[in-house]
Amino acid sequence: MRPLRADARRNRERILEAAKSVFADQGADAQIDDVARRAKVGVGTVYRHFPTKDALLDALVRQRFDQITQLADAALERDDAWDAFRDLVWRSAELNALDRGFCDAIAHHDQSAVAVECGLTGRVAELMARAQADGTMRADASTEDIGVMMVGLGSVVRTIPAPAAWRRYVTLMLDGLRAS
Amino acid sequence: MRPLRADARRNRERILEAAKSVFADQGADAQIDDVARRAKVGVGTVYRHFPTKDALLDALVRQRFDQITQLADAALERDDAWDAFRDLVWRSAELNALDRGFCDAIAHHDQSAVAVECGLTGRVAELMARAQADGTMRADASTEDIGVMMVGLGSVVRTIPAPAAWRRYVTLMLDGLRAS
DNA sequence: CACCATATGGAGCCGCGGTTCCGCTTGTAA
DNA sequence: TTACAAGCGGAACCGCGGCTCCATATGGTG
Repeated sequence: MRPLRADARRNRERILEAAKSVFADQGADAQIDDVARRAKVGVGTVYRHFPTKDALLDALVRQRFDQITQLADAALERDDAWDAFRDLVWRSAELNALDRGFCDAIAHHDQSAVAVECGLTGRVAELMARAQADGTMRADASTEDIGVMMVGLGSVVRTIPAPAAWRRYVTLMLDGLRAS
Repeated sequence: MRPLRADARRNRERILEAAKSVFADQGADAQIDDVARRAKVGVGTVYRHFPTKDALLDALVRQRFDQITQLADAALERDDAWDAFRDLVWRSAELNALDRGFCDAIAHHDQSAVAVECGLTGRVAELMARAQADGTMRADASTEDIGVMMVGLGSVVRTIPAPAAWRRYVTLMLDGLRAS
């Protein structure tokens, strides 16, 4: 298990980069051959680095979750809990809207395990607890609601192309989560 | 274009019946061979009646929409507009929850054209107008919101098996649609 | 250098599932 | 009862796309 050879390390990066843009554009059913072509690499090389298409997809999903976790960290710095929560949701939704592959992933498989692993769930829980403490979020809301919301969001983004659709979805959901 | 032969008419029914339960159980990616087996019919016969898998799926989707349209008719008889709307949404959601194939259909392709054709959209619009008139539904809500909601619902039902998940989704969405 | 473990490319394999094809059966009308 | 158009069954076809395999190339080490 020694370190990767230099060219291998370089290729791994190129593959991830290529996969990111191919899957973002065309969704999770884009072909590995396209990724390989875009990375200027043979299919075999892709499979050397990621044993399976799913493994590659998972790696990308994990990257996105990490990115959103960083946004959650920033949100935790803010004073107004509801505003922080709301903006976090909007920012994540915007990221989704640019990445069909990620939307496919969250719309088709429950990703809550990944969200927990990378620490996102914990941070969101804290944010929600604060908003509930100052009475701006409905008392019965939980992180599971967020999972449910994201599943739906993925599908809306994928199915109805107009940005107005997912924006409306987020608006309604946030109003549903607000204290009445 | 004379009437179908008696046995053909019978088979057509069996195929629809079989397809309904196979796709409801296994989702839209169930195989035509399974449908044929369940209908006790050869694959060729399925293709004689429905030129394409998609055509078969479409026929089933249309049936479900017609069924929901009937529910909407019943809802229009009721006095309290919000209650009528809310219950209609709950009943449709319950139908979805029993039919993975339908969920796949609404989660993957925008079905608003079908909803309009079969008269569902018109009826829902009337119901919403009434609820808005007596101030129980948010003034900016439209039938497009319902489309967006159903897309998300399909995905939630498919992706998170526990009924609690889609029930929660509907709860949040309805609260989002209520006047604040 | 020389060597070899590591890495690469991409033609080809393989299973899957939608669809077609055609020899046979059956309902029906005369 | 016969004739034939309409209908049927299901083996086989075929394109697609994930994945494998191996002859070849290359980075790093002594």
